[in-house]
Amino acid sequence: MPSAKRTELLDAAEQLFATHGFGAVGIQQVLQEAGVARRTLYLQFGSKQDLVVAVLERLDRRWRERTTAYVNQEATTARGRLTAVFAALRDDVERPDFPGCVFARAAAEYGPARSRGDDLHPARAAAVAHQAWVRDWLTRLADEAGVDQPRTLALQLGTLFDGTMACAQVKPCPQALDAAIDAAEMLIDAGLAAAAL
Amino acid sequence: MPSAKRTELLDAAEQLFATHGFGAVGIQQVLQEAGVARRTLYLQFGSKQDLVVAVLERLDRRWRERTTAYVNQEATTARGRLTAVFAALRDDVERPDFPGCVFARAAAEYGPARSRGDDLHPARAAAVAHQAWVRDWLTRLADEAGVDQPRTLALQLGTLFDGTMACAQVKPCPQALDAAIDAAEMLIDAGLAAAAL
DNA sequence: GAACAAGTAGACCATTCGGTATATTTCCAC
DNA sequence: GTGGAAATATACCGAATGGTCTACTTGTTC
Repeated sequence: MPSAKRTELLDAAEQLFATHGFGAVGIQQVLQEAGVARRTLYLQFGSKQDLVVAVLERLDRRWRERTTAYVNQEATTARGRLTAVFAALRDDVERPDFPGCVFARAAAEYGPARSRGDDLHPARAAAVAHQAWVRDWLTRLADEAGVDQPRTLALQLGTLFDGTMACAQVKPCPQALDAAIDAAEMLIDAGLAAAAL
Repeated sequence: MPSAKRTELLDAAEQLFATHGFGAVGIQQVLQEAGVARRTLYLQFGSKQDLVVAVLERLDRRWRERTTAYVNQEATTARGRLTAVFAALRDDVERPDFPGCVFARAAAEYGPARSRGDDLHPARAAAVAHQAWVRDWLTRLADEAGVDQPRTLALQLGTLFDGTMACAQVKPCPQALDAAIDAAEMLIDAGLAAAAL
């Protein structure tokens, strides 16, 4: 069971990072927002870097739980579940303070994607893990729906998914959101049609 | 004609920003990399912020020139030009040091997408302008190709475009790139088929 | 009530940041 | 040659950074 102070630190950091980015937020801001002493932060997390990673990992865990629960509750058929993923995306993106994909933003701030050594930044590693999980989940759903080439469809839907968030983060655009969801439907249908041949 | 030193500063800043992000790069690094005196930078650009914006604007201008030239040379038909846009994307993304979409990264680092007042950060404004231009260009190409609902197709292709870069920035994935380009082809064909009815 | 872990405030550290000021040097046009 | 613009090096500024340390106050549990 995590300490109450630890939770408050994570809450404050998550909100601040989502609003202003990671590098732009100082430790002091997090402390003030959380109402927690400096020492406590450095006892709970060894460094700012560890705090960032902890925020990303909690975000990842919560996103998985929330989204899978939503999708499983919203739809009963495998095909409906694929659609529901994008309904969940719509809910996120349409929120007035939608921060974009925090994992993409972390990857944008922390180090190059291809490093010389294999020592990629831990924050980037969290982003990679998140992305991989989403891809795998979509692959599973596509497979259950019985489409032709589930992996390919999953990658296409994942790209639409990421693109929608990237687009909304630059400038929210309802038409683009609708169009992307329509595109997802078309791709799913095409995959089902190909399997029916 | 821009001063030689100004160009060297833009070159160095562009490379450093692409590799490490904007906030993570200090003025001093830019100066050292460019081999230019501190004073000169602040005479050419009033502040770091202005330097960032100048880098983004030059990047935007060059991208337009390079990509339109590539597309116009590569294809003769309107339909072929739409496809060629994604061939250009492939060339970019497959480059070993592909930094992701620098405009998306700028938007990620600078300020929330929805501000209370209408005073959005100038770096974000550059990103918005770039995104809008790409959308409009795709709309024009889709219109010339004679598809049904050119704007909708343009938004869909734009989302695939952004998603591909976002995906590659987190972790390069050749299969995802191929799948996204296939998806683009399918969407274009569907738009043409709908128009033929 | 004493031990003990957890949290507090706040001083302190070296470093770096973006930005300014000064004084000097380079170089080309006239 | 000489004037003047452009670029140079470098010292300096205040502020903020991430992180450490000490000393004090809780609250809980034997």
